[in-house]
Amino acid sequence: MAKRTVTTEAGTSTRVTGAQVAREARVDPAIVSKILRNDPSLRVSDETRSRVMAVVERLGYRPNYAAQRLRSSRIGAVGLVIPDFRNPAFAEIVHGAEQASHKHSISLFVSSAASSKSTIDLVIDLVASDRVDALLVAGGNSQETSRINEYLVERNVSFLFLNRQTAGTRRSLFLDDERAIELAVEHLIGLGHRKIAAIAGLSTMETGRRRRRAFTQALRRAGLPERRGYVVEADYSIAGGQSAFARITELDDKPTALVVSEFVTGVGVLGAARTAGISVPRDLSIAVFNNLDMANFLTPTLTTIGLQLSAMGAEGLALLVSRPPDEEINATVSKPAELFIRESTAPPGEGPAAPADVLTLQNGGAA
Amino acid sequence: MAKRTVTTEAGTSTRVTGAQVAREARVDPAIVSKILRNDPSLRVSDETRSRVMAVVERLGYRPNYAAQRLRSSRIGAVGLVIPDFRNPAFAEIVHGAEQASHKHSISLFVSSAASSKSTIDLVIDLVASDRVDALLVAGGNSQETSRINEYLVERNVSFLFLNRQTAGTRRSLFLDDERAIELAVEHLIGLGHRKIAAIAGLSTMETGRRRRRAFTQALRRAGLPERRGYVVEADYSIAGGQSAFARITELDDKPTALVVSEFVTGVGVLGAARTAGISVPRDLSIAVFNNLDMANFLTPTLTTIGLQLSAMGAEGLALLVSRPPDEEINATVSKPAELFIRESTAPPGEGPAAPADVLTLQNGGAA
DNA sequence: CTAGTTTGCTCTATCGATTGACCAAGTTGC
DNA sequence: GCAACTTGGTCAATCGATAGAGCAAACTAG
Repeated sequence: MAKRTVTTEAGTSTRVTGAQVAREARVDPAIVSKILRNDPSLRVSDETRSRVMAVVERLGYRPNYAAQRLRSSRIGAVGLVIPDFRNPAFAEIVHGAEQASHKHSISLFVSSAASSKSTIDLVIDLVASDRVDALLVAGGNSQETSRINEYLVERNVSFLFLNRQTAGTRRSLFLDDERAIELAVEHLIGLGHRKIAAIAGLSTMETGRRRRRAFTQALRRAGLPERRGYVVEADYSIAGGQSAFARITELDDKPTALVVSEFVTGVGVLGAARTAGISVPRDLSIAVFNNLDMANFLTPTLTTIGLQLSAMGAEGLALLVSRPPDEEINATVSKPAELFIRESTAPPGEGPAAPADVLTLQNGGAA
Repeated sequence: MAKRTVTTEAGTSTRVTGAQVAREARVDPAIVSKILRNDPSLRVSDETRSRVMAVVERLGYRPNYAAQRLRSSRIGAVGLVIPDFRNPAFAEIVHGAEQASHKHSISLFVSSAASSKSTIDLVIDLVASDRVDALLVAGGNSQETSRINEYLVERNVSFLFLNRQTAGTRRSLFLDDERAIELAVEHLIGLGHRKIAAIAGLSTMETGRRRRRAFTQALRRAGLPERRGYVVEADYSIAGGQSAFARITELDDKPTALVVSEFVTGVGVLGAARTAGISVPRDLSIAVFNNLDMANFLTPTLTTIGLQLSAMGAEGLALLVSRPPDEEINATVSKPAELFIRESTAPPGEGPAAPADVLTLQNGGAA
């Protein structure tokens, strides 16, 4: 009957332990442990090995995770700290990190801040209780990043910041934001735009500042002037996009194109434009960061710059487990950013390249 | 300098342990443990208590999580198994469960299947290694649900299925799918629709069958006939929605309204309708499950039936920790389903109620 | 034939917190 | 004044796996 539990002599059904396996296989518990971990220091006959494995199999034994962690100090659990599961960009990162964690046989502990706790508290919770022995940090503003860095360095915990850094941090994996901005700007310039503005993320976020800097540089390289008020800060949220858009419309000399450095912010911008009666892309072209599925289903469909979020999660995890904790890491995700041209960008004053769809939709409102 | 680590006599900086706290506070380690856990069996003077707390504070001591789990058996970790982080509906569930876990001081371990592992394997991984002592299961088809149920019952692990059940399961928390379907159908009937079809989720999923059943009943209650081919199965994915839509268009007697029982499926349907040149809501009204933010930003904006996904996560976790493991649970999320009427539903043949927005958008494609 | 090596295991201490049994000193009841 | 409690703790065993030292038997070299 019971397949995964052992019925002891007394008849009580209990949890399968390494000692039980050892007893049934007539070996020492240490052997079981070493076989399962492929301990190189172990010399054991093939016959014993297979006898043990057979028992392990039969009883469905898996080492108790807590005991394993308590005793050994090898990396077996990695924490991933994010602001919110509901932001699709972070969902991508989590997804990538999780797939990689399966591959490395590591357990991944994802923790989100989302109102009830600050990013710092999450880090302290995970580290101080030894729940994880390494950490991927994908949330927090500059100030928090800085404090987290200090905390982790002092504790001598291995960690990696995902697309963030501050003075003093020496371990980050970046998305190629510079290239992404450049792709967007070049695309817009190629369409004939000269008045290009950017919505850049909060300046309290290092990514925000980095993207802003990259934007300014891309303009300069293209020989375009920097215009006053053409870089607006926004929260990485729909509401942030909406209010950023409002500030753009207050400008005297309005831009004809907009680079928005986060997806949901872009969704907010699009919604606000629609409400304001501003036609996209005729009156305003919009290119948005992060090539999420949803981009194909908005109206107009969104031109996106695909950053490798999932790859960042996966590569981040791989770096974390492969590099020594004190080594400096300053890497960029290996897969390059890509531009996905859709309807939301067009030459100034023109409609989208594929008007058929939109015409169809007009029927809904016209008659 | 070092605030959270202790500099021992030898000068080596090391991890803070309960024994160290005890030594500095001049008490037995047991006292420290009992104070921190508010052990009711402990009698201790206020003076000692505060002396210990002061040291705990000063050293930043937190009990080692692995040691704690190894020794004690009280519920301290709950697993949550989902199919994919990137599906926004599951992101909501995870969010709710996580917020609740903070509140209950429990650690939540979220694990997703997403191609690399089956739901069953995730469950076994978590349980057999004693990583968690209770489990919320929000993924898996009927067959998997059944096997998971068997596995967990046999192991005597506390668990709760989220919006799923099969013959033999005795612990589930449900969304009010029946009421949700009813709301949608009543709304559509109220608009004048008589030919209403449903896209219902795979019949291998219990939720799929349940929603299908509820749909049939709602029609019957309204005195509408069941029509052949009016219930179509679809994957909970964009692609699923697209192919389900294709099957709907093949019908001789086409419906004028559609209830889609999952959000991203609905997005797929909307996209397919657009590509097929079918106007929503003029030619086809669409009401979609799950009231996600994004519904406001699609064109047309989507009429949704808001299920309480986040609440399901939160209430599920609360049930799991408050109910004894062998008690039967058959509950429905306390907050009721709500209808959010937007542009994608209208009387048959009519455009949306608020055409202004759509007109604005026409400019983009017209000239 | 013996010292030295290899093979294949066994034994023991340990990770850090928790639990229940136990105990000394002080207090109360009568 | 002494038994019975109460107060405020201490002590030792334990959870399950692991690392490394140790060790008997078999084998090899000279």
